[in-house]
Amino acid sequence: MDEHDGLKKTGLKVTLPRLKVLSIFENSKEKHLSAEDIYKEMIGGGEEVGLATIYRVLTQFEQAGLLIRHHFESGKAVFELNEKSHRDHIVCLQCGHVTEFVNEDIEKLQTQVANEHGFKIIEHSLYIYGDCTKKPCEYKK
Amino acid sequence: MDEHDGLKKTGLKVTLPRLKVLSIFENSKEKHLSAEDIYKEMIGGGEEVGLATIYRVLTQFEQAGLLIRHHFESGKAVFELNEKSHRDHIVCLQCGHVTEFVNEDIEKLQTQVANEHGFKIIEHSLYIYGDCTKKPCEYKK
DNA sequence: GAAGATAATGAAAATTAAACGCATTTTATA
DNA sequence: TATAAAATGCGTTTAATTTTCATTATCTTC
Repeated sequence: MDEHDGLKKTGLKVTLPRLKVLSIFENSKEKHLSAEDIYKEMIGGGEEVGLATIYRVLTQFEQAGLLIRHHFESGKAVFELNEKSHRDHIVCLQCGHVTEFVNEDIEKLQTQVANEHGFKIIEHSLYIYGDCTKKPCEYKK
Repeated sequence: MDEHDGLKKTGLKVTLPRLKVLSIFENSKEKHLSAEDIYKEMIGGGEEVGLATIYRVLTQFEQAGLLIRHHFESGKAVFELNEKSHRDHIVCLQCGHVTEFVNEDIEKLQTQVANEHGFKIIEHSLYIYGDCTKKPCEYKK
């Protein structure tokens, strides 16, 4: 699936700035890009675009589920392509039911923490054990 | 240990605004407070203080390890008292060494994710498995 | 306990990221 | 291709945070 199809599915009109933003994410070696990063990339590449458009497009893409927005230390928001996967788990202590989830922020922080400690992540495992607050337990037979 | 002693250990001078900021964190029922929150609290309590001072003090406290700064979705930074603990782990796949760490952001996000799924966390376990990037492996005999 | 060096404070101005208003241009659809 | 609806770019605006600078408070030494 190319950028054009991905875009159409969101209901947003297929425009040059939008296609270009997606293409930048898909070809960038940096996973996380700020509005400013994208803007400079486009201006540098000879595109005519306004910074306001970049901000708008990024927000729309976030709402459409194409991108994930992160607020790290830097003070400016960065975005990354939303590639769904499933790796983490919540285990219900009442019935043993396992809910899978992925939180991109947690993923990112793990990578960051590992880097700080001089590690490159090969794999990870996160299990949260809790009581489900619904009564009766949603999964209880 | 009271605020006065905690402050002195940082090497920062013991001043009224600094004492007051610490005291607000320690007496607040909200764990996370923004600069604006603190400022309003102090002004409301009849203190004379400038917002710039609050920002400075919060940043200094963060650097001194007294507070942890978070960037959530809100667009403004919030801070919380840094109460150290150890629960998460990085396992070196080369030598099996386990590094303990805590990342408040990850903790927070876990709580948040659990809430979203209707769970109250009782316990959790996070293991990151990786290769340490130092050569030779720092822990290798 | 007072004097001097140093650091901290408050107020205002400056910076930065992000959002908005509006006239103009593009896209999608008939 | 004409037309409505949506998107764009520019300039302006807002909000959070930082910096500047003159004044004031704190820490140390005598």
